Amino acid sequence: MVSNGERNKRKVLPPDERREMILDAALDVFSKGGFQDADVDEIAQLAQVGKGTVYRYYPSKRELYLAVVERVFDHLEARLEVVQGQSQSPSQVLRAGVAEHVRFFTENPRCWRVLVIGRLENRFHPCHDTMLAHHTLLESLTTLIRKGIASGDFREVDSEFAAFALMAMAATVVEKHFHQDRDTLQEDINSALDIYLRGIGK
Amino acid sequence: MVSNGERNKRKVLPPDERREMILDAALDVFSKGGFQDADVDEIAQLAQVGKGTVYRYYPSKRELYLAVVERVFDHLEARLEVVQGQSQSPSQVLRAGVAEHVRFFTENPRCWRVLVIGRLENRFHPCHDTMLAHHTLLESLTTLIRKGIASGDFREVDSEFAAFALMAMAATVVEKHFHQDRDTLQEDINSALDIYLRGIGK
Amino acid sequence: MVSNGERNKRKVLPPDERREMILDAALDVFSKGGFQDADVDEIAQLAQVGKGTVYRYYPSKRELYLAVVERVFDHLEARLEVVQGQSQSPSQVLRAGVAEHVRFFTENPRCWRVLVIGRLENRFHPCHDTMLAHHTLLESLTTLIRKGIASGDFREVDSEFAAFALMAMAATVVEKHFHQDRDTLQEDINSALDIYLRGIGK
Amino acid sequence: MVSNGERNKRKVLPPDERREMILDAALDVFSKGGFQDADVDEIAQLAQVGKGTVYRYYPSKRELYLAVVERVFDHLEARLEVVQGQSQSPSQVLRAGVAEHVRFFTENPRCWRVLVIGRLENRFHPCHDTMLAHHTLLESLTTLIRKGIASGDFREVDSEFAAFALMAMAATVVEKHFHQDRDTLQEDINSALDIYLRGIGK
DNA sequence: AATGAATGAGGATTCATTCAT
DNA sequence: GATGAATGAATCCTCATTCAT
Repeated sequence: MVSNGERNKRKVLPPDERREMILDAALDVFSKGGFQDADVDEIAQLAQVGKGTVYRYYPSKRELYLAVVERVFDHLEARLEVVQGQSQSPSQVLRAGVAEHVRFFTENPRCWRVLVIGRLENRFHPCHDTMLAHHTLLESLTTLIRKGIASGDFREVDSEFAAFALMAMAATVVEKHFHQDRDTLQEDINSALDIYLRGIGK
Repeated sequence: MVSNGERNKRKVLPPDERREMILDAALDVFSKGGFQDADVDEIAQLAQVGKGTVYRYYPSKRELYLAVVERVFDHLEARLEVVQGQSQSPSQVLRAGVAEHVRFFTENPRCWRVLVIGRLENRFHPCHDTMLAHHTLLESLTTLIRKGIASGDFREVDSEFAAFALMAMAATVVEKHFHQDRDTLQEDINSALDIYLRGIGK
Repeated sequence: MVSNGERNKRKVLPPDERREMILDAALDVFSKGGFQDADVDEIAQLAQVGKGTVYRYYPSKRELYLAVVERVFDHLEARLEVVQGQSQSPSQVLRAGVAEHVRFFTENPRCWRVLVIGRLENRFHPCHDTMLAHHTLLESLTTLIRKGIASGDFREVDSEFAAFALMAMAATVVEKHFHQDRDTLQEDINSALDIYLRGIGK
Repeated sequence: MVSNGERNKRKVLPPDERREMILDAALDVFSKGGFQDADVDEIAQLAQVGKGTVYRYYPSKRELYLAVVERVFDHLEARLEVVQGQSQSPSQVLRAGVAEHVRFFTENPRCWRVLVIGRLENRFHPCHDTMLAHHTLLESLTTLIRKGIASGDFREVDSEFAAFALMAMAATVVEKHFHQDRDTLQEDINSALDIYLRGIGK
């Protein structure tokens, strides 16, 4: 006989599941109005957890916030790793990576908002994990573009800047997707990549 | 010899100058952490003005905020109007416009931050003046690109998307400028435009 | 040629008239929500006078308030003096006095409110002029009733208490007048006096 | 031996007791100077409770205020119900009721003040519970007087007005009690009822 | 371990009073 | 004398954090 009745006040959940619920609720709330606007009470309620419990899992609102951001990066990286596995031409890798990147964020708007707001709210110190994750992403892009230049696929652009620019193109597609009614996602991904690859191509 | 000692409690300034000081202080404070984070007290102190004075000029923190954003757009538009005056090829206009846009924001980092944070904090209603200004900017870009297509300067890209993408490229340059130590502004502007124009060019 | 144009910003008024306007405006505002609720700004505007001017005539909001109350008592006393002049039987004097009292306050609701609120807000110290005025009123009533007892018109009631009770009856009529729609003032005055005079009569 | 030292920061009280302490403190503070004058901080301190706690129990200063007023009426009604139970002549019921009414308020000066100030501050909307309670009181008085007229105990007075007048007499006694040094309460109650009953009697 | 009531520092806003013009 | 802009103390309310159960 399982104690799993609907009426149980105190659900018995494994800590990991509980932690997950908290993180998820936090993502929801932080993504609405950023760090300041978020109310720990609201997070606790959404997570169906006492407020004190939130503080048992994370020592402060700030730590919880950083954990949320970190998890978003983890998810993103997991999605991007799949792409990197396949060995293809630099252009193809770029195409696949951007498409995946854009799809991840358009499918998970809360993840997008939480990252973008976070960056602008200056919430994380530049040396924080979350910022490092961002840097890592940029660096692998830079490397990829360098490879493309070396292989003769791309012309001699400033690889570091080109990496930045690619992120910006991707971001554009995502933002555009959120700010309009029609669904032009696939076309926009193509438009973005066409402009960009033509722009850095030979 | 006027009794203009530094220690005067009650300064005597023309209202416009005072309003300017408040707006300036507000830009400073809002640009640090967005709307929520900003402390009216801090704004008042920075403006060397009593807290009540802030409220004499603006009925609420929110109104003050919107006034700040509006002023930023006004300044930006003033800078861009100069460019629009000159009749040139679409490419040249784009080049000049982007360069001016980027320079304005890199020279006025607080203006940049206040706009970007504001958009993400969802602080302004889409039908608000500030949002309209943004739309106007996008629309004139779209128009310009359409002209370029018509004149055969650009290929048949999705003009609306291309406008978005250009804003993103410009944003990239600005953000990159703020996030690094070396000054590569001019190179980056060129890189961005090279990639972009080549990308949409024939 | 008189400088009495409608367009004159700075009206040239004799100080007494100005003082009168301020007192009148103050009566208006204080009678709405008592002392605390009143806004000096509102008084100044109503009096068509700068805020600083209010402070030239009265050193503080509190003093202004007391002046208002004092003036109300002065008006009331002026009205009651007329009655006292006529020599008649104690009953007749009481009748006439109560009627006049009630009429004064029903005709001047703001005067009523300002006094009643004031008393309850504990705004004046018991030894203040305004309180003394109240006492004086009570005392002359007490004396009058004593005379009535001496002359055999009234029975041997506690004259001091009877004075209190008469004030209460009068107050009742006034309050009832303000709290209902129909105009039953004259009937109520009669009802009150009938009950009261029968109550203290032989 | 429990660690129940006086200096404990976080007291452990049953919520009802705490709510009671807050209401009591609020009665204290509101009765001093009415709604506007009252300082939530002061209420919290008096209740030996954090400011936030006050807001946990009552969502705003205003709600707290209304709760206080409501409780006063509840207490009063409880006291008056005892009287109504006994079946007696209208005069006797009136006597007993007034005496109880007066005693309740003279024993609880804060209750008196809070009601009276409240009414004058126009704090409650006429359709609010608190006002309804007042009306109910008046109506039962009116009914009682009508009965007395029907039974031939009283003469044909305006029953509605007579109810008003009785309230006023009672109020007089209470006010007089608070404004003098000697304790003449019982005599005054008698005086009031003598005058009144004789006034409306046959 | 989980809870949520209690806390109080913090922040937006008001308004009596002052003072330079 | 008259003015009203400037001031900042005062006050309501919020919410991150703690802690007794």
